[in-house]
Amino acid sequence: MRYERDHKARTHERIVKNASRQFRAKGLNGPGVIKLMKSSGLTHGGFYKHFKSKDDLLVEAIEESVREIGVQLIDWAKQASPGGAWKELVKKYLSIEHCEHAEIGCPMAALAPDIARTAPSVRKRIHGSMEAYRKQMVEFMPGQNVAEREKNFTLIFTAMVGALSLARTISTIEDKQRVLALVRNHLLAGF
Amino acid sequence: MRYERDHKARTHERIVKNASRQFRAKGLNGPGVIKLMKSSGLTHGGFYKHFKSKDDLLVEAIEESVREIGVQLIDWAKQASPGGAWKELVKKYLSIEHCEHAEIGCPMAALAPDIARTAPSVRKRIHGSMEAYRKQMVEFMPGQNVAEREKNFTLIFTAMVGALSLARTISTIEDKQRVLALVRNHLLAGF
DNA sequence: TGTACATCAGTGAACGCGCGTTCACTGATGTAC
DNA sequence: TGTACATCAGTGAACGCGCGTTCACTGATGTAC
Repeated sequence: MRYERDHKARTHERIVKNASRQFRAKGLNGPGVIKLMKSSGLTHGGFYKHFKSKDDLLVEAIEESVREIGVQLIDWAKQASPGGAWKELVKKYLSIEHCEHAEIGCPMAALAPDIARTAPSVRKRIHGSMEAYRKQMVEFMPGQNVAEREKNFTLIFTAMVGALSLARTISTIEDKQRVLALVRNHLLAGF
Repeated sequence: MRYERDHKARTHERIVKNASRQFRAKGLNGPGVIKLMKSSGLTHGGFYKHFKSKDDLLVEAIEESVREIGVQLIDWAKQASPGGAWKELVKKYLSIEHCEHAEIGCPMAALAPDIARTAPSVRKRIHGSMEAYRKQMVEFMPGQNVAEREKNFTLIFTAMVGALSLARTISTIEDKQRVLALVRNHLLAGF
């Protein structure tokens, strides 16, 4: 072999990680293949040694962002008082830091309409990641049983995605903060 | 004059109306100038007789969709029992019809992340439309005074935008319905 | 009333550019003998 | 141990295409004389 045994796998991972950030920052039609490869220090020609198509990278990139959020969730839960994990999650999700850093944040808040517009075949493949995301989050939700936690997940998550998406369209940081704080306080008091 | 006195103004309006539908359906990077003109029965060359740039059309198209929603709001309010206008709005907003017809629906649910990604100069111009949209909606909201209605607008609108955006990423109509109904019932019971 | 000219909404060829994808090639390494 | 060959991650030129924008032109009409 020309490189270390896992060289290609590590390069692949690097491309996917960088792509997942770029898609969240610029949208699914934002970065082109050339930019996606350049950000990992490569030229575009090698792209098709790693992925069958750009859509393939897209699917892997969304899987990667869900994986990253999963790591974050566990980290946040550790910082929380017992039973208060969901409150910590709401605070972190609706923080100004998350609002201003879409590239390392929730892929649904950054990309929901983009995902809705993808071809059905692609959307179906993304659906698997979404289910994994949902399952990760449901465990953190308030509720006496799974059914309650799933219901509360839908209510809390939709409210958070909407609040964050809309806050990001606002120009001034004060108005962003106002929206985030209002929804945050409402959710924290309501479950 | 070659045509009737208001010929150009009517053509202009037709382009903007069609564009507003196409942007909501396909995203702000979806339709190109050629498609946008063809859908009004014109060729692309005349585009710059009507708009200084594609961004200019984008701003006008969003203004147009806010205007259309305004007409809808008034129409819905007429159908509602006195004081129940906001409930009618929530039901219509979170209906499966709205979910499946982004092209004639709320521009924020269809485009929030796209708008967040536009250049600051464009986003500032869109901000005017967003304020007009907000003012239209606030009047329909529950609450004893303006401050309460504004607060409730933020809570209800963010929840609705998130629910609709996420429902649109889901593949099966049953799951879309489930999300919409859950959030709809929660909002109707909560204010 | 008839003719020459100005107006201007709309046409379509052309521009440079970036897109996703293909492909012949490079060159460092591992393997076979 | 030394040499010939196979492997394969990554390179960079090239493809056809659609993008946003420019511009010389068309041709139907209104206006001036």
